[in-house]
Amino acid sequence: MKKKAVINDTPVCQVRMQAISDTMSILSGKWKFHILGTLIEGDKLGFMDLLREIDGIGTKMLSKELQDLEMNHLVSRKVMDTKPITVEYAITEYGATLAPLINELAKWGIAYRESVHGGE
Amino acid sequence: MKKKAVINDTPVCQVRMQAISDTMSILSGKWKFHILGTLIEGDKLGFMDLLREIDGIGTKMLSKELQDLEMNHLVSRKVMDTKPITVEYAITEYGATLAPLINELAKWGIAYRESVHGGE
DNA sequence: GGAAGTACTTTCCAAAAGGAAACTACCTTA
DNA sequence: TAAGGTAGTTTCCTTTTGGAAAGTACTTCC
Repeated sequence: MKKKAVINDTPVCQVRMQAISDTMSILSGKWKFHILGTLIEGDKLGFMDLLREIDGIGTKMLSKELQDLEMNHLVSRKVMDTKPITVEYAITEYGATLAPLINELAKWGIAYRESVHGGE
Repeated sequence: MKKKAVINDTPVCQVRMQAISDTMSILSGKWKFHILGTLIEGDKLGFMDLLREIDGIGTKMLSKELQDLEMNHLVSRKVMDTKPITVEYAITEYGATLAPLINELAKWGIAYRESVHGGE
């Protein structure tokens, strides 16, 4: 009889793999985690604030990624009627549920750095 | 005086953002999480096993991503001298430290599905 | 009236990512 | 000796991603 590994055939694993795909497709791209991370730290930031905070991002990407995040209800956008019109971006209650994930991401990255420079 | 949000200027945040970049660059691409997730569930899988388990992946991508993961010590590769040569891929001890992150990813994705179909 | 600040959008382009199919290579079974 | 299974590699092509720069629009300050 032929041995066949079929762990992925169980409904549990199918769901799990699908869930990972879902999450990654919502959080895809180079900047989403940075934007979310920044908005989780400091709440209510303007477009130019975010542009300054997030090192290396340009206006096109920031604008596009914010729209994506807003569409998925992770970030809120509120136009204020101030003298020069300003916009307040903030993390939503739902977006805040990503905090544990982002923390794991950061935690692992920090441990990785330490393991690379381990001997020093 | 001009109000400037400078939350990202603190060393803590710099490190945090850098850590997120590090993690995401190591785990970049469409397939890394799927491969790691599969290897965390079932240990010791052959190339063809993985090809069957991971729905949609092709040989080129699987081969390339496995090399990346091996280079970063997240996955081990052992050539067995069986009749038709086989290769055993397994998660390393270090790779297993990604389990909490992958669990968060899966957990959030499952919750997301539920929130979308919330009313039903 | 011109500079500067707000918040974007648009265009144009280069690089990276990824898929399909074919090919290599070696071994076993029928 | 042909088929089928192991484990890949290579080529060619399309799609996706993302960056730089310029443009839009409106307002306030000097």
